[in-house]
Amino acid sequence: MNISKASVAAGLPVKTVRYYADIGLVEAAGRSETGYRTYDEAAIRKLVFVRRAREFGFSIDECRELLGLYSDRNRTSADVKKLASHRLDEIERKQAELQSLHDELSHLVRSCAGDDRPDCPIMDYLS
Amino acid sequence: MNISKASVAAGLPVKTVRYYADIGLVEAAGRSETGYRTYDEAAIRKLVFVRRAREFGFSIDECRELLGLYSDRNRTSADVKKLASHRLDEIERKQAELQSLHDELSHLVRSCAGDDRPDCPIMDYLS
DNA sequence: CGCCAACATTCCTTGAACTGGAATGTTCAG
DNA sequence: CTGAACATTCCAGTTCAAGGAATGTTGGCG
Repeated sequence: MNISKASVAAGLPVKTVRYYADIGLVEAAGRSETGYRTYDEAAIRKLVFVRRAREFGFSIDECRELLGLYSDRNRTSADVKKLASHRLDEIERKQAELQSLHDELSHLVRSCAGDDRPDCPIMDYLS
Repeated sequence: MNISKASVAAGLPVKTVRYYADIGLVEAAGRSETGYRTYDEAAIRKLVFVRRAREFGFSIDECRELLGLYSDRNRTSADVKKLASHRLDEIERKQAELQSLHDELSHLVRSCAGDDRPDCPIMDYLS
Protein backbone atom coordinates (compact mmCIF):
# COMPACT_ATOMS: atom_id res chain seq x y z
CA MET A 1 0.00 0.00 0.00
CA ASN A 2 1.51 3.33 -1.02
CA ILE A 3 1.29 6.59 0.85
CA SER A 4 -1.89 8.01 -0.67
CA LYS A 5 -3.96 4.91 0.10
CA ALA A 6 -2.46 4.84 3.57
CA SER A 7 -3.36 8.47 4.12
CA VAL A 8 -6.98 7.86 3.17
CA ALA A 9 -7.13 4.77 5.39
CA ALA A 10 -5.66 6.67 8.32
CA GLY A 11 -7.65 9.84 7.79
CA LEU A 12 -4.51 11.96 7.62
CA PRO A 13 -3.10 14.17 4.84
CA VAL A 14 -0.29 12.65 2.80
CA LYS A 15 1.97 15.46 3.99
CA THR A 16 1.35 14.54 7.59
CA VAL A 17 1.97 10.84 7.02
CA ARG A 18 5.31 11.68 5.39
CA TYR A 19 6.10 14.08 8.24
CA TYR A 20 5.39 11.38 10.84
CA ALA A 21 7.73 9.06 8.96
CA ASP A 22 10.43 11.77 8.79
CA ILE A 23 10.37 12.38 12.53
CA GLY A 24 10.32 8.66 13.28
CA LEU A 25 6.87 8.66 14.87
CA VAL A 26 5.23 6.18 12.49
CA GLU A 27 7.70 4.74 10.01
CA ALA A 28 6.55 3.25 6.73
CA ALA A 29 6.55 -0.55 6.72
CA GLY A 30 9.21 -0.36 3.99
CA ARG A 31 10.24 1.13 0.68
CA SER A 32 9.58 -0.02 -2.85
CA GLU A 33 12.54 -0.59 -5.19
CA THR A 34 12.12 2.94 -6.46
CA GLY A 35 12.01 4.48 -3.03
CA TYR A 36 8.25 4.78 -2.52
CA ARG A 37 7.10 4.34 1.07
CA THR A 38 4.93 1.27 1.62
CA TYR A 39 2.40 0.86 4.43
CA ASP A 40 0.82 -2.24 5.96
CA GLU A 41 -2.13 -2.74 8.31
CA ALA A 42 -0.01 -2.38 11.43
CA ALA A 43 1.32 0.99 10.23
CA ILE A 44 -2.22 2.15 9.42
CA ARG A 45 -3.42 1.23 12.91
CA LYS A 46 -0.58 3.27 14.38
CA LEU A 47 -1.47 6.25 12.19
CA VAL A 48 -5.13 6.08 13.22
CA PHE A 49 -4.16 5.83 16.86
CA VAL A 50 -1.89 8.87 16.54
CA ARG A 51 -4.56 10.86 14.71
CA ARG A 52 -7.09 10.29 17.47
CA ALA A 53 -4.57 11.02 20.21
CA ARG A 54 -3.45 14.21 18.43
CA GLU A 55 -7.05 15.38 18.10
CA PHE A 56 -7.27 15.37 21.87
CA GLY A 57 -4.21 17.40 22.61
CA PHE A 58 -1.58 14.73 23.12
CA SER A 59 1.74 16.07 21.85
CA ILE A 60 3.87 14.24 19.32
CA ASP A 61 6.16 13.13 22.14
CA GLU A 62 3.22 11.82 24.15
CA CYS A 63 2.07 9.91 21.07
CA ARG A 64 5.54 8.47 20.81
CA GLU A 65 5.24 7.28 24.38
CA LEU A 66 1.75 5.88 23.85
CA LEU A 67 2.92 3.94 20.81
CA GLY A 68 5.88 2.77 22.85
CA LEU A 69 3.44 1.12 25.27
CA TYR A 70 2.50 -1.30 22.55
CA SER A 71 5.81 -2.04 20.96
CA ASP A 72 8.47 -1.96 23.63
CA ARG A 73 8.78 -5.56 24.67
CA ASN A 74 11.33 -4.67 27.34
CA ARG A 75 8.77 -2.87 29.43
CA THR A 76 7.24 -4.80 32.26
CA SER A 77 3.52 -5.15 32.36
CA ALA A 78 3.53 -2.93 35.46
CA ASP A 79 5.28 -0.15 33.55
CA VAL A 80 2.73 -0.36 30.76
CA LYS A 81 -0.13 -0.25 33.21
CA LYS A 82 1.30 2.78 35.04
CA LEU A 83 1.88 4.83 31.91
CA ALA A 84 -1.45 3.92 30.37
CA SER A 85 -3.33 4.64 33.59
CA HIS A 86 -1.76 8.05 33.77
CA ARG A 87 -2.88 8.87 30.25
CA LEU A 88 -6.30 7.48 31.03
CA ASP A 89 -6.60 9.95 33.90
CA GLU A 90 -5.77 12.76 31.50
CA ILE A 91 -8.37 11.54 29.03
CA GLU A 92 -10.99 11.42 31.78
CA ARG A 93 -10.10 14.95 32.83
CA LYS A 94 -10.48 16.06 29.21
CA GLN A 95 -13.84 14.31 29.00
CA ALA A 96 -15.05 16.19 32.07
CA GLU A 97 -13.89 19.53 30.66
CA LEU A 98 -15.43 18.78 27.30
CA GLN A 99 -18.69 17.94 29.05
CA SER A 100 -18.61 21.28 30.82
CA LEU A 101 -17.94 23.09 27.53
CA HIS A 102 -20.83 21.13 26.05
CA ASP A 103 -23.17 22.03 28.92
CA GLU A 104 -22.31 25.68 28.71
CA LEU A 105 -22.96 25.86 24.98
CA SER A 106 -26.10 23.75 25.07
CA HIS A 107 -27.43 25.95 27.85
CA LEU A 108 -26.83 28.88 25.51
CA VAL A 109 -28.68 27.11 22.72
CA ARG A 110 -31.65 26.15 24.88
CA SER A 111 -31.88 29.67 26.29
CA CYS A 112 -32.24 31.17 22.87
CA ALA A 113 -35.77 31.42 21.58
CA GLY A 114 -34.43 30.91 18.08
CA ASP A 115 -36.68 33.51 16.61
CA ASP A 116 -35.74 36.93 15.29
CA ARG A 117 -35.58 38.75 18.55
CA PRO A 118 -32.01 39.93 19.14
CA ASP A 119 -32.04 39.22 22.87
CA CYS A 120 -30.85 35.92 24.22
CA PRO A 121 -30.97 35.47 28.01
CA ILE A 122 -27.44 34.10 28.34
CA MET A 123 -25.79 36.59 26.01
CA ASP A 124 -24.95 38.84 28.96
CA TYR A 125 -23.03 36.11 30.70
CA LEU A 126 -19.68 36.94 29.15
CA SER A 127 -20.28 40.53 28.16
CA MET B 1 -6.46 42.46 39.04
CA ASN B 2 -3.09 42.43 37.25
CA ILE B 3 -1.96 39.97 34.63
CA SER B 4 -0.31 37.36 36.83
CA LYS B 5 -3.36 36.96 39.07
CA ALA B 6 -5.56 36.84 35.97
CA SER B 7 -3.36 34.15 34.43
CA VAL B 8 -3.65 31.99 37.55
CA ALA B 9 -7.42 32.52 37.67
CA ALA B 10 -7.78 31.62 34.00
CA GLY B 11 -5.34 28.72 34.05
CA LEU B 12 -3.27 30.21 31.25
CA PRO B 13 0.39 31.32 31.10
CA VAL B 14 0.99 35.06 31.43
CA LYS B 15 2.56 35.02 27.98
CA THR B 16 -0.60 33.59 26.50
CA VAL B 17 -2.87 36.08 28.25
CA ARG B 18 -0.74 38.92 26.87
CA TYR B 19 -0.78 37.27 23.44
CA TYR B 20 -4.58 37.03 23.49
CA ALA B 21 -4.75 40.73 24.37
CA ASP B 22 -2.31 41.59 21.56
CA ILE B 23 -4.35 39.80 18.91
CA GLY B 24 -7.59 41.30 20.23
CA LEU B 25 -9.12 37.96 21.31
CA VAL B 26 -9.55 38.80 24.98
CA GLU B 27 -8.63 42.39 25.77
CA ALA B 28 -7.68 43.47 29.27
CA ALA B 29 -10.48 45.31 31.08
CA GLY B 30 -8.18 48.35 31.13
CA ARG B 31 -4.73 49.70 31.95
CA SER B 32 -3.34 51.13 35.16
CA GLU B 33 -1.84 54.63 35.13
CA THR B 34 1.59 53.08 34.54
CA GLY B 35 0.42 50.92 31.67
CA TYR B 36 -0.18 47.61 33.46
CA ARG B 37 -3.05 45.54 32.06
CA THR B 38 -5.96 45.12 34.50
CA TYR B 39 -8.46 42.25 34.40
CA ASP B 40 -11.97 41.94 35.84
CA GLU B 41 -14.29 38.95 36.32
CA ALA B 42 -15.83 39.24 32.85
CA ALA B 43 -12.37 39.11 31.23
CA ILE B 44 -11.43 36.09 33.37
CA ARG B 45 -14.59 34.25 32.28
CA LYS B 46 -13.69 34.92 28.65
CA LEU B 47 -10.15 33.63 29.19
CA VAL B 48 -11.42 30.44 30.84
CA PHE B 49 -13.91 29.91 28.03
CA VAL B 50 -11.15 30.34 25.43
CA ARG B 51 -8.80 28.02 27.29
CA ARG B 52 -11.39 25.24 27.35
CA ALA B 53 -12.34 25.76 23.72
CA ARG B 54 -8.66 25.79 22.66
CA GLU B 55 -8.01 22.55 24.55
CA PHE B 56 -10.56 20.90 22.30
CA GLY B 57 -9.18 22.01 19.01
CA PHE B 58 -11.16 25.16 18.31
CA SER B 59 -8.92 27.63 16.48
CA ILE B 60 -8.32 31.17 17.64
CA ASP B 61 -10.72 32.39 14.96
CA GLU B 62 -13.38 29.93 16.07
CA CYS B 63 -12.91 31.14 19.64
CA ARG B 64 -13.37 34.68 18.38
CA GLU B 65 -16.66 33.59 16.82
CA LEU B 66 -17.78 31.74 19.94
CA LEU B 67 -17.07 34.81 22.08
CA GLY B 68 -18.93 36.87 19.49
CA LEU B 69 -22.04 34.80 20.16
CA TYR B 70 -22.22 36.36 23.57
CA SER B 71 -21.28 39.93 22.89
CA ASP B 72 -22.68 40.84 19.48
CA ARG B 73 -26.00 42.46 20.25
CA ASN B 74 -26.76 42.88 16.56
CA ARG B 75 -27.10 39.16 15.98
CA THR B 76 -30.57 37.76 16.02
CA SER B 77 -31.35 35.03 18.44
CA ALA B 78 -31.75 32.68 15.48
CA ASP B 79 -28.19 33.44 14.32
CA VAL B 80 -26.83 32.71 17.76
CA LYS B 81 -28.71 29.45 17.90
CA LYS B 82 -27.50 28.35 14.49
CA LEU B 83 -23.83 29.06 15.17
CA ALA B 84 -23.92 27.55 18.64
CA SER B 85 -25.74 24.44 17.45
CA HIS B 86 -23.11 23.84 14.81
CA ARG B 87 -20.33 24.04 17.40
CA LEU B 88 -22.34 21.79 19.68
CA ASP B 89 -22.38 19.14 16.95
CA GLU B 90 -18.61 19.36 16.70
CA ILE B 91 -18.26 19.03 20.44
CA GLU B 92 -20.48 15.95 20.43
CA ARG B 93 -18.40 14.41 17.66
CA LYS B 94 -15.26 15.11 19.69
CA GLN B 95 -16.87 13.53 22.74
CA ALA B 96 -17.58 10.35 20.80
CA GLU B 97 -14.02 10.13 19.50
CA LEU B 98 -12.59 10.82 22.93
CA GLN B 99 -14.77 8.04 24.29
CA SER B 100 -13.36 5.66 21.72
CA LEU B 101 -9.79 6.66 22.61
CA HIS B 102 -10.72 6.14 26.25
CA ASP B 103 -12.20 2.70 25.60
CA GLU B 104 -9.15 1.59 23.67
CA LEU B 105 -6.74 2.67 26.36
CA SER B 106 -8.82 1.37 29.25
CA HIS B 107 -9.08 -1.98 27.49
CA LEU B 108 -5.28 -1.95 27.37
CA VAL B 109 -5.08 -1.15 31.08
CA ARG B 110 -7.58 -3.85 32.08
CA SER B 111 -5.81 -6.44 29.95
CA CYS B 112 -2.50 -5.89 31.70
CA ALA B 113 -1.90 -8.03 34.74
CA GLY B 114 0.08 -5.19 36.29
CA ASP B 115 2.77 -7.50 37.56
CA ASP B 116 6.37 -7.82 36.40
CA ARG B 117 5.79 -10.15 33.51
CA PRO B 118 6.77 -8.37 30.30
CA ASP B 119 3.88 -9.70 28.29
CA CYS B 120 0.62 -7.84 28.07
CA PRO B 121 -2.15 -9.46 25.97
CA ILE B 122 -2.99 -6.36 23.99
CA MET B 123 0.59 -5.25 23.31
CA ASP B 124 0.58 -7.05 19.99
CA TYR B 125 -2.40 -5.07 18.74
CA LEU B 126 -0.40 -2.28 17.20
CA SER B 127 2.92 -4.00 16.76
C1' DC C 1 6.36 1.73 -27.89
C1' DG C 2 5.45 6.56 -26.62
C1' DC C 3 2.95 9.64 -23.93
C1' DC C 4 0.99 11.85 -20.10
C1' DA C 5 -1.75 12.20 -15.95
C1' DA C 6 -1.42 10.70 -11.47
C1' DC C 7 1.43 9.57 -8.27
C1' DA C 8 5.85 9.52 -5.74
C1' DT C 9 10.33 11.78 -3.92
C1' DT C 10 13.28 15.60 -1.49
C1' DC C 11 14.03 20.24 -0.12
C1' DC C 12 12.64 24.81 1.17
C1' DT C 13 9.28 28.18 2.76
C1' DT C 14 5.24 29.62 5.23
C1' DG C 15 1.71 29.73 8.92
C1' DA C 16 -0.65 29.36 13.50
C1' DA C 17 -0.19 29.72 18.13
C1' DC C 18 2.45 30.14 21.22
C1' DT C 19 7.16 30.50 24.10
C1' DG C 20 11.57 32.42 25.60
C1' DG C 21 14.70 36.03 26.27
C1' DA C 22 16.63 40.75 26.31
C1' DA C 23 16.22 45.36 27.70
C1' DT C 24 13.68 48.29 30.47
C1' DG C 25 10.18 50.38 33.79
C1' DT C 26 7.21 49.83 38.38
C1' DT C 27 5.89 48.34 42.97
C1' DC C 28 6.55 47.37 47.50
C1' DA C 29 8.55 45.12 51.77
C1' DG C 30 12.48 45.59 54.80
C1' DC D 1 16.51 53.38 49.29
C1' DT D 2 17.51 49.13 47.58
C1' DG D 3 16.46 44.83 45.55
C1' DA D 4 13.23 41.14 44.48
C1' DA D 5 9.20 40.51 42.07
C1' DC D 6 6.45 42.11 39.07
C1' DA D 7 5.21 44.62 34.70
C1' DT D 8 6.16 46.39 29.75
C1' DT D 9 7.59 45.98 24.50
C1' DC D 10 9.96 43.79 20.89
C1' DC D 11 12.17 40.21 18.49
C1' DA D 12 13.61 35.48 17.82
C1' DG D 13 12.70 30.50 18.20
C1' DT D 14 9.65 26.18 18.50
C1' DT D 15 6.12 22.86 17.25
C1' DC D 16 3.39 20.69 13.96
C1' DA D 17 2.42 20.70 10.17
C1' DA D 18 0.77 22.68 5.00
C1' DG D 19 2.21 24.55 0.47
C1' DG D 20 4.98 24.59 -3.45
C1' DA D 21 8.98 23.72 -6.65
C1' DA D 22 11.79 20.62 -9.01
C1' DT D 23 12.20 16.08 -10.22
C1' DG D 24 11.58 10.87 -10.78
C1' DT D 25 8.03 6.69 -11.42
C1' DT D 26 3.96 4.14 -12.76
C1' DG D 27 0.24 2.54 -15.35
C1' DG D 28 -3.18 2.75 -18.89
C1' DC D 29 -4.41 4.23 -23.71
C1' DG D 30 -3.80 4.97 -28.74
